[in-house]
Amino acid sequence: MRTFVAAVDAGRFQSAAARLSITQQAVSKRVAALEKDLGVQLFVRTARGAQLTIDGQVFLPHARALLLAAEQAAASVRPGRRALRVDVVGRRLAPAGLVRDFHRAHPEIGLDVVTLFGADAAVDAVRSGVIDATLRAVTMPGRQLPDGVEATPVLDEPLRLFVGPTHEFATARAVELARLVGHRIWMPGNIRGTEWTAYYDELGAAFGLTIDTIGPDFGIEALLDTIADSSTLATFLTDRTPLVWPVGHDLRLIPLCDPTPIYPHSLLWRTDNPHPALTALRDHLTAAAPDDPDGETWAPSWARTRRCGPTRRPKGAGPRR
Amino acid sequence: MRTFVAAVDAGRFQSAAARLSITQQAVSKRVAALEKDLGVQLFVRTARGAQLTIDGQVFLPHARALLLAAEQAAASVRPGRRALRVDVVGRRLAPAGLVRDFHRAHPEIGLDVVTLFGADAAVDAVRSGVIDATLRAVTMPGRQLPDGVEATPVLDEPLRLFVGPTHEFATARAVELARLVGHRIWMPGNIRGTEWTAYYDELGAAFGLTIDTIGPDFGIEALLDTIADSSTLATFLTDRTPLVWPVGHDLRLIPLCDPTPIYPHSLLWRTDNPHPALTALRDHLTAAAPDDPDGETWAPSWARTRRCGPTRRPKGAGPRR
DNA sequence: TAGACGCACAACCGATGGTTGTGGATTGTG
DNA sequence: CACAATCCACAACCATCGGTTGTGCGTCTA
Repeated sequence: MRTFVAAVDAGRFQSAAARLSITQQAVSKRVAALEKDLGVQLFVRTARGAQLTIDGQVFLPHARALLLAAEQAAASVRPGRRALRVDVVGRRLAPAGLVRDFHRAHPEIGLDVVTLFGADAAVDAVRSGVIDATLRAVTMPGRQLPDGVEATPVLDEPLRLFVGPTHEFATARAVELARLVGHRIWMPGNIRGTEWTAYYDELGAAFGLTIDTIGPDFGIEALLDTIADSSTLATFLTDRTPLVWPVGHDLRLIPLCDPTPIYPHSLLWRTDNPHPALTALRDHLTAAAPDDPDGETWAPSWARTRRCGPTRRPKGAGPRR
Repeated sequence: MRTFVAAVDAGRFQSAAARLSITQQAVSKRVAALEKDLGVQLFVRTARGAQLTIDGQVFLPHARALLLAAEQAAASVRPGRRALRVDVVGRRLAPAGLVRDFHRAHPEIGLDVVTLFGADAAVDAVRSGVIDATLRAVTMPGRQLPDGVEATPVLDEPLRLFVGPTHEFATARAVELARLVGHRIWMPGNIRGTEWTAYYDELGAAFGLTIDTIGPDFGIEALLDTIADSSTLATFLTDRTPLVWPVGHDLRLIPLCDPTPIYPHSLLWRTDNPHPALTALRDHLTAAAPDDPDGETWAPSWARTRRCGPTRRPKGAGPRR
């Protein structure tokens, strides 16, 4: 590919060879091999150089794209001045959506998104500098952050009940958390030991709910299918879950209240990290006005935020959607 | 790259090797070589397989993108069921913009854009099936299309005068074509023998204008710079020229009238071409309402369209912008 | 503690991909 | 019109690369 592009740019195999520090014959062989691989002729060879065929013209931008991809791939792991690495708690959850919004707002900033197993690993990776930031539910106080790692609350996300059309709560405007006792809540695809699972374990324990946080994950589509067809199964999702709403399924997102379970996302980063994109990300995330749920809220003990407890509206706030 | 991705997908070098029909040792060597190239460790080797490091996680999507690019590159020239190939008269002219709009409206349709030298070559390429369609100024009647090639007018594009702030016509609301006699018009970057050059040659001859269609092309930016600083030089552009308007330059697009020069773009394709995307492109282009210039218009003799000559408004229509 | 499993290292060897040398085709020039 | 200059393809040759087989070590499990 590199040789092909060099030959196009040079217009002649000879000068391309010089530029690549190989012989003209090697260029000829490489191009011939590429043409044989593809099964089409890329150049017409003339006495004063090589001219692209139509196939060659079509192929050229793809070749350039490939070289660019190779360059970016190598750059993504090059130590020093690499793209910003952000860890999100799950690709299909709100933080992933937030980071994607950031990417859309600043497409020129190189961004790599990873998902580590557990908040501890994520915090450790931030501390060691392997990643630049993480979006996790480790808001203080309650857990000690390592020295040099800072956190700021980004989004207090209210959970909603996700049910099919035949479910008991399908037509409810809002559901009190206590009324979920005895109902089966299904949260597949979680891994033991992450704070995501710990959240639902504590939520279930606090209100006596039956929340299955284990079981194999066959993907969000399978989950949606199962929920849609079941009159007893439900799951927790949020407004910001970045999923493609399936057509044909009559699925509903029912607000929860008294209290509303809150998933408190925070951004964590190393104080001395000089990456310029990190500042941009922090500004972007804090600028986006965080959801401010009405009524009573609940968050796990290890993640209580300032906003916990009753707020302005004293009680029983209805759905806002 | 392929081996790396296979190893990630399999989770173990052994099964990746089986899938690739090579030995486990070969996989080990390949991954080791890749890690050495990149200078980072991609896997942590455990007793029950290979787990991605953080660097590996970051690298993985880039590797997949690279493989996808390679696949698309090969597919772009694979005979039979390849992406739609469209020839446009110039990358920075209106047809390129039209095709780009089509791509934005249908991003799922594979599209390859090429530029051939001259309408004859383009028509020939359409006839032989090497490309699927061309956007050219070869509207009938006046030239005979080969059997099996059909054409439809797509856009009658009115030319405008592009001048800097110190030019004589900089403040004019519209300029009659006859008033350009004696002024120097510069149209660099054209190649002899294309219908693009022929157009300006005939336009110049018909009205006694001085149009330089030769000379080296240093890019549109250089052209803009030169025009901006000159009080005598001007060039022809159109509203739809897909260029990035430079900040800092006070450049103007002045309408032309009595008559307004029209550049008549047509879509040409082979009648028996079954490519489904071709139908979509044709529909998209004919659905976009073509510009309908007011007042008297002019087109070269070899490209007279139905719309030629005086239309509804009898004379001296002003600028529409 | 033995066996299974999984990866790395070493030795080996053929195919790959470079080199030099040469020839044919086209273009510009005295 | 011949001659030199270019430019690319083909042939022969050879080093290196990248695969193979064989083996060893560490870890998990019965």
